[in-house]
Amino acid sequence: MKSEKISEAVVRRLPVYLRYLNDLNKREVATVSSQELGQKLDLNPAQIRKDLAYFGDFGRKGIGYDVSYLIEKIRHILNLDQQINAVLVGAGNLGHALSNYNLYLRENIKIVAVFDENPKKIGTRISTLTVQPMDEISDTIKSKNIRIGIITVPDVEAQNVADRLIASGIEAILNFAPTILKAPASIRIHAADFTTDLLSLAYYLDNGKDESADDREHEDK
Amino acid sequence: MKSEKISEAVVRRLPVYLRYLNDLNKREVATVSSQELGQKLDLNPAQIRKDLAYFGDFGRKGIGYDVSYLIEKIRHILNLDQQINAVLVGAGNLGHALSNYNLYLRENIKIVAVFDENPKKIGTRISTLTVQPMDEISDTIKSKNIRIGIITVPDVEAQNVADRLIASGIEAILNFAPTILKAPASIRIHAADFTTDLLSLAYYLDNGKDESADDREHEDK
DNA sequence: TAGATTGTTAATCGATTAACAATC
DNA sequence: TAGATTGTTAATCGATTAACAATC
Repeated sequence: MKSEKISEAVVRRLPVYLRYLNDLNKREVATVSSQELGQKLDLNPAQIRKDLAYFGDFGRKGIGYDVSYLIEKIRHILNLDQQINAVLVGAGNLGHALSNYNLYLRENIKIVAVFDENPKKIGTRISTLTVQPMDEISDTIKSKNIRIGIITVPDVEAQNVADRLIASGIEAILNFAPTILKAPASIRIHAADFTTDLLSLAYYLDNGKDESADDREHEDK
Repeated sequence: MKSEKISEAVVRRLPVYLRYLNDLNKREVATVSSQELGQKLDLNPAQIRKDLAYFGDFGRKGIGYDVSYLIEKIRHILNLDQQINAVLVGAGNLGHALSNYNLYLRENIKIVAVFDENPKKIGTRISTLTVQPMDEISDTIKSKNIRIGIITVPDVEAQNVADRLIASGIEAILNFAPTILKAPASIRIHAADFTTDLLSLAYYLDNGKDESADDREHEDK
């Protein structure tokens, strides 16, 4: 274990490890090697070992990693050994989809409030929650100890919503709107806009040309 | 313009440029510099110039980039100067959200079919489309010239769906399920799973410690 | 002409991968 | 002991940024 700065790339892989480890755990697999992890997750085993070694000596030479011990450790690193409360702003289709995902999420992040500025939506239900008006946002964030904000409002409102979340003391934001949010450096913002993903995917479409020459080698399944 | 290999990082920024350029265009701004783009998009101006220079000499020294010309060029690079058809598999909440997003998307990617394996969902409507049974997937992909697959089915079914999409000749996949899909190297796959984003966000939450010492400098709005 | 800004080369920075001693 | 696999250092690879000549 060293105390270098941990890069974002490393942090983003931790949930991926966690997910597969949970899988193994369910199947009652006791230990796993970086080699096997690498194969399943399409990652270099050395990278996995290095990633984990930033946080501690979790493995055993000649053996590998104990699955449930590693789960415990990664959950701790990600702050998931406590319940983390989140708020959803924007009760549109995407908001609905996300709050229902709540149920699937075995990890400790929980959406505990939903807001929308549309008077027609206020008071309606989204899974187990009631949509609240925007002017209650600050009080609710404080009283319910909400630390993460999820923004699913339209484009133009996203910055405004972010400002209000930040003013109310939120620490991190997951932003589904296709906007680059401006915020203090102390606020962590992740862009989750899938239109960017989708458009960049189009770049890789094979455009006419010589189809026959383009059969590349296949990875094994 | 050179013909080096274009990295994925570069390609992923193109839609971001495009989005802001469309904005400028709507506001009838005629030219923009890499400096201004950089400021708005939180990117280094040199990086933006370099990204664009991979594809051609789009700017004018001393002037900057012509907004509508650059839009045209980026749309061409991303294959968006033609309609690209996509299929959605999984008519759950997230599927609903995505197909409605269709309407918002000004760009040329269009969801033209929706599939689900649940008999109760087959025949129901999702925006303007009727949910079709899975066994029609191959025929529809071929007859409607569908090139991108969007997977919004549960975790365990994702690989199976991907295999069917690939067997039917799809070229690229946007995968919302939290699974690492295995596929031939010729198929482009982008992971769009937001649980990964959300969990990695939790890492950055400030855990107790000394709150008062943690007020860092603010970027300007 | 003077000021602005590109396209591009070179320098820097950071992330990934290979290799291997340590050790279970 | 022999085989397996970690943690870590060193080598490699790739991406970002700085700097600046070219030129509008």
